Amino acid sequence: MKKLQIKDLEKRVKASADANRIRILSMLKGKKMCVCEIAFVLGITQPSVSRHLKKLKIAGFIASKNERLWTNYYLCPQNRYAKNFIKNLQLWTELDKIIAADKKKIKKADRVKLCCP
Amino acid sequence: MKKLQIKDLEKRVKASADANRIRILSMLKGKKMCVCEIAFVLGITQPSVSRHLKKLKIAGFIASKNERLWTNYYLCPQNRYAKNFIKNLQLWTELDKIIAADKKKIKKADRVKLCCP
DNA sequence: CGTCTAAATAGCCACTTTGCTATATAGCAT
DNA sequence: ATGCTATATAGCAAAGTGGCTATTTAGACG
Repeated sequence: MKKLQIKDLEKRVKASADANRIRILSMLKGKKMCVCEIAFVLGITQPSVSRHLKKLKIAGFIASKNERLWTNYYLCPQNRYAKNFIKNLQLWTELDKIIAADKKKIKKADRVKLCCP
Repeated sequence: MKKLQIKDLEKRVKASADANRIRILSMLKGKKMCVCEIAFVLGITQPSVSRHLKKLKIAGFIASKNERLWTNYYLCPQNRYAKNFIKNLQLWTELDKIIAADKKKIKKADRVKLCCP
């Protein structure tokens, strides 16, 4: 078993220290999503989203599962820091307009329409 | 009153996303400290410590008070994120060797000896 | 097998971060 | 006031980050 080092905690905190990744975690609280849906809501490119997701995955916030054509990402906090962060996220962002707008936009995100327009 | 934006949360998380600043917050859980004592424990220069402290202060984790020659810094969490982070810090770092070593080294840090050797 | 598509990776660039040294500032003390 | 000392700031270099475009990979399916 690997020893917990302060560097690991630092990596986890850093993974959560970005507005786009905070938005991703907030979105995934609602439902699992594929890469192109997340890109659509955030308004950034698919490769950028992939990199954000990779960081969140390595830091133990999320996991993924292939389903048909798509890769679904979902919350899967694997350490105490990630669990705590996700648990409190709503409390910390409850008044935020961008987060609120994201939640609305998610409803318009249809992976089939997004990917095969 | 200023509206809470996701950018504010991002700033707060970023302020806590650095190993040296995590060590500073852990140290300040024990007692208030001046800049030169913190620099001694971390093993970095005084200006670097000053900049770390400024970030923590702006993000609402700490405050400072002048006392004689020295400026004492102490925990003063002014938002929910900072309160939560400080509250859980010990839990997240309880097995860390660097944090443990810092606690020992603090006892050897005497501001008078450090500054007027 | 070969094609098609979502996702991952590579490589580039602009910007930020964090260390440092050198210097400025502010407050105590004589 | 003048000097002294702790802290803050300025400015620099190396490293890291996050956006992009172009390309590769991997899995579904005819």
